[in-house]
Amino acid sequence: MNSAPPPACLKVALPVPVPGLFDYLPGNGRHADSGWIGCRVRVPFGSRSLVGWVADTGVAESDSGSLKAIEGRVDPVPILTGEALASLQWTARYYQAPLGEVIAAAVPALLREGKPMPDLSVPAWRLTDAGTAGWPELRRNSRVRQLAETLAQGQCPEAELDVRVAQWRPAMRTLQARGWAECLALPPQTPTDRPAGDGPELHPAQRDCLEALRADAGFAVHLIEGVTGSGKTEIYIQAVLDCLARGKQALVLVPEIGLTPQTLARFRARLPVPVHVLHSNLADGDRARAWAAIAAGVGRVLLGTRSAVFTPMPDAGLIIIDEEHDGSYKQQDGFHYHARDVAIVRAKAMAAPVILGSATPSLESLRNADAGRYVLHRLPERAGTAKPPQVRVADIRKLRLQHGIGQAMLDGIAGCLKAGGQALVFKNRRGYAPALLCHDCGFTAMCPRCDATLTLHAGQKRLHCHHCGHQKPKPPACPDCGSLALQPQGYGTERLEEALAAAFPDVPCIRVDSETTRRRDGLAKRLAEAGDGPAILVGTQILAKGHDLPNLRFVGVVGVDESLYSADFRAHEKLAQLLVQVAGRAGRAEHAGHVLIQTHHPGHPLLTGLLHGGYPAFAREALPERQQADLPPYTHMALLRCESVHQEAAAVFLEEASAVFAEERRRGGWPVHSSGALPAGMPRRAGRYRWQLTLNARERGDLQRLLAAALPRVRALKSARKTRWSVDVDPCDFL
DNA sequence: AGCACGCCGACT
DNA sequence: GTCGGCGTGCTC
Repeated sequence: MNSAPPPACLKVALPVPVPGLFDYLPGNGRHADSGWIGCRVRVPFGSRSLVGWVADTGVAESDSGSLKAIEGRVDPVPILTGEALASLQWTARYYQAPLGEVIAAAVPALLREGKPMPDLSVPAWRLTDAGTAGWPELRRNSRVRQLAETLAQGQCPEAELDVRVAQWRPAMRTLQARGWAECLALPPQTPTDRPAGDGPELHPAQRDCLEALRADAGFAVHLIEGVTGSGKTEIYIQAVLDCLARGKQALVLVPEIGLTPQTLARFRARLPVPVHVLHSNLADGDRARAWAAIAAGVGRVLLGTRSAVFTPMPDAGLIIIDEEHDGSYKQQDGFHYHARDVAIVRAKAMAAPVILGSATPSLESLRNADAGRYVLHRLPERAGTAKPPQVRVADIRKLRLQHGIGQAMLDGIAGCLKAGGQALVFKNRRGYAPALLCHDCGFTAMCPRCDATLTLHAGQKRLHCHHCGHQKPKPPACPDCGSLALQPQGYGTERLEEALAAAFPDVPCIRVDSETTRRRDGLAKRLAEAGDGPAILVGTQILAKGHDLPNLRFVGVVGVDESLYSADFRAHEKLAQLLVQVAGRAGRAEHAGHVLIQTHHPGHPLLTGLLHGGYPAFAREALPERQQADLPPYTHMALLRCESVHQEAAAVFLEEASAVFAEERRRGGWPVHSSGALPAGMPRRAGRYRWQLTLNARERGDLQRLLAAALPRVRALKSARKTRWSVDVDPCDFL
């Protein structure tokens, strides 16, 4: 009984898709105390060397054999501590992902690679004793003398020297060479507050909302429902100002395309402290600096997209999620998480309030408001004098269409152009036509690698697959029967552009979709050429946001019918949100906007509901439907997806996984419903066969317990290694 | 995820 | 006779 006690070890999270932590000895006779937690270490892993994060210390697992020692400690002081680390651990547990992968998603690339934390100290210069004694003998009017005089008043940060002494660097070299000046690093600090810009007078609803925010100390979720122009951003800014006044940090999350230079400029102009940003187009160094500044508490305001939600904030006092319904908050690849939901969990841990803002809140958030978990604030239509747009439905049943466009739509566009306005035609499909059909034999051009039709592109010259990128020239004749009667089926933005350009030859017709925006300069040039004069814009989703179009007075929506009868239970919610967002683009103070929705189903409850009661009416209808169908937000879902190039492999794995889930569900007695293994909506994509399994539970806890019990066994399945598979907790898409 | 180990085909 | 194909299994 005299065996040595198991050694204390470091429990390290590594960026590998293996759940759990890895045990290492601290080495060099060092002790594995809590001072290691949150520090990076370099460790030997198999035959390679990885940077990992110490998540815990403790006793080594008995079966882990001989422990290796770390190669080295990267950080002298912890980087991830307290609430930040705890929230990452929660995220890993809730979304069933290894902690190492969660941390890898949360941290800038440079830090992931083991680079040192960016130096946030402020470089400054001062005179040495010799310099203090000697500078008066310098020649008057010289730059060196001018610089020395400045330093004689006291040490000076480089940023200030930039302002006070032109071309100071060469002069400084002279002083430094004489031993008269020296560089020092001032501790990092927030630059002193500069006066904030003035904002507009708040209207009563905005004031009420801010009063409610101020009245709540600690955690609370406020859902602000207000259309474009109702003054949400002004509330955000005031709330951030309040937060700063309380000495706290603020986090503002925006959707991917929401972080425009205009948004940033507006925050910067109104806030008295620097606004740090984190988004995907940032250079690695800038990203690491912004992250480090916020994590150190030097930066006080962070504006960022999805992954910014994980940034450590030692003094957090407020989280804002703009356009909370937006799909880009959900990470779709790697490990799946929802930034809005992570933000709310973090805010709770931080005892900080959350503001969710949207013109079209998600049904999840509206349900939480109904249940009393969130405080709902409705802002009245539009601030200022702007009038709400007039929305109509164009019934195109039995009507002859001209290239997919009805007469009412053409009249609407014509009227708008005649009055000197710009018209937007929205169609949710890129390309010329979504399919190519042989009129003689019924052949339809299919992607060889996907269960999908090929889309006709480039003025009918090429066929593209929107799911795998496959491309080929359009065949001259039908490959099956040799007929020349190949016809484009349906309409995409390209074909609408062609039709509208022909119908309105005197005004510019500009197409805006992911194709034309890729060649950015060309589009910007064409938009600039059109200016505010009469023009037609044709485009996809992208037109729902971004691009400020002050003279837009008419919005036409073509092709909503597919979404009205889609298999995805969220299709109606997405369509309603989209329609309200596009409609919100039409009209300004001087001109009420017109919105026309072209459909074969003018009596569909979604359309009539939206028309008469707007988004709130839609939501009132949609929520009970979800409840009756046992769908989110009244139940909680998880999705197990898998794909394989071998038809059998995917099916076999999912059948086996399904059996494991069934067994664990029975064993635990958890009320969770399983769909069983099913082919995905698109059974083959990019040459891979795809299967999926849905789990559905009334209580999150039951679903979580089942996942925790079953997934280790699913991972251990032999068939699991023959497929690519992933778990998506709270999935948003079922493609 | 990487990376090594291992056991079968076409090349100097 | 070897280079290399990717199936299988492991990483504290």
